[in-house]
Amino acid sequence: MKYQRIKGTIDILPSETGKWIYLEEIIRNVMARFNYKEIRVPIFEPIELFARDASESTYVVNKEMYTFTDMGGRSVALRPEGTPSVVRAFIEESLGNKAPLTKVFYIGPMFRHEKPQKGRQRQFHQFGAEALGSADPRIDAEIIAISVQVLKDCGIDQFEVALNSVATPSVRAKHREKLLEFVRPLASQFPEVDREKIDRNPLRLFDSKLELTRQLLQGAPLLEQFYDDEVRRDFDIVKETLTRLGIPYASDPRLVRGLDYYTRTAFEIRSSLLGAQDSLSGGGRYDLLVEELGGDPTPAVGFAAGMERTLIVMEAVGKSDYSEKPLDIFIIAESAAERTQALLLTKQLRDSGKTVDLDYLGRSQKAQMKEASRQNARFVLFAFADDIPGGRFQCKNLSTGEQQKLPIDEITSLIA
RNA sequence: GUGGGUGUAGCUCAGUUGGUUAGAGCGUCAGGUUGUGGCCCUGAAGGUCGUGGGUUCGAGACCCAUCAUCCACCCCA
Repeated sequence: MKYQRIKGTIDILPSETGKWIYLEEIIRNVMARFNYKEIRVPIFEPIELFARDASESTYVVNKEMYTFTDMGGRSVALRPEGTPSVVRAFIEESLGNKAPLTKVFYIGPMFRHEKPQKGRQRQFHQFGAEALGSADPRIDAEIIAISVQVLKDCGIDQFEVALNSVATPSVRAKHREKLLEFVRPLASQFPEVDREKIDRNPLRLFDSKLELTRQLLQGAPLLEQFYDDEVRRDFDIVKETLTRLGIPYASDPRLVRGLDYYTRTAFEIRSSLLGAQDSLSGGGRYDLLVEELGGDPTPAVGFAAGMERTLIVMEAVGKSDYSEKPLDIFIIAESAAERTQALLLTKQLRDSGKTVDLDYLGRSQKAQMKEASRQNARFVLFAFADDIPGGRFQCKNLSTGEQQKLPIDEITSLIA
């Protein structure tokens, strides 16, 4: 084979686009109900938008981004996530001055150079929502509610909402200090794979899958022990609002975020129906990002969800009852005169809004009938030469087998 | 970056301890006479056995390398 897909990409074939469209319709419907408007931003941006400083996380970001230099010598990256682009647009287009609160959503492809595995590709698709301009913890709950609602509307209820507050940078700094004091003396006891995390990002230790690491962390200082009153109050309001909204959640002190601009609410929705990559969506508050990207300080909260993973779970729970519009009519014709007539009938029916197809392969009548069946056509219309002068054609209902001879306009209304 | 599994027809897979012309089901195509699908029957097309080396009288089977893919680790904005 001469050409093949780049590793980590997939072809979404015609036989599969139906479920994608179904999912997208659900997403748009939910977003409309919550009054979020769609925003469409570029899929490539200046590299600095995604990798701004020399922090450890930025190193990871850099390593896994698809980048290139364009003909103007600019360093460009295929977006690894949606939020920075939305915030960039928010600032660049002064959306904050046009309305006090901006509620937007997006759907589209993202790119990360990672090793593929279940639920992880190099080009993948996310949908997400961002609310910029409100510091009210109740809107954090709304963001979570949206993510949950999409899953519910997809027929998915096998998921868990994990919730945490990552507080503020100053709170995290205090905690980090105490955590290191606790962990450093134990450093040599940690499993090799976790040992390096101690200096790089000690919070990630809590994430470890290794039992030994978990045991060593017994009694380690937790972030919540350092919450100030405001952080605690906001977190309580989020939890209380979720409860009022009937959204079950589980507090998860181990839920962490790598970047500094994240504040307060952090959440993740996971499903056991996925593999090792079990996160369906994640999000939270990022009150410091707008300012970091050069805008006026603006509180903001949002989430992003993986569409491939959502589809994996939908299929696992057997929710694949999305129905594509069936073919209304397949027109059958053999001789040249019949095929010419069929073309005219096709045009008339299509003009009246019907979904119509016919044979272009010179196949036999039998083959055309089979094709009509395969296409799940509702009706078959015979363009028999004998019927052309009379303008009335045999029309057969393929599910009942009933057949009658009708003029074209009656066929149109019959099928309506 | 690390580890394991898998690469045989368009798809899902069989292929005995290495032994002649590589199989099945599904799908595709053509028929089953007199202008009508689904089911059924008959037939056909379709494979450099991922690729390149090696061992052997002989390799789809064994060895090495390489590529692809899946899953996990790492990472996860």
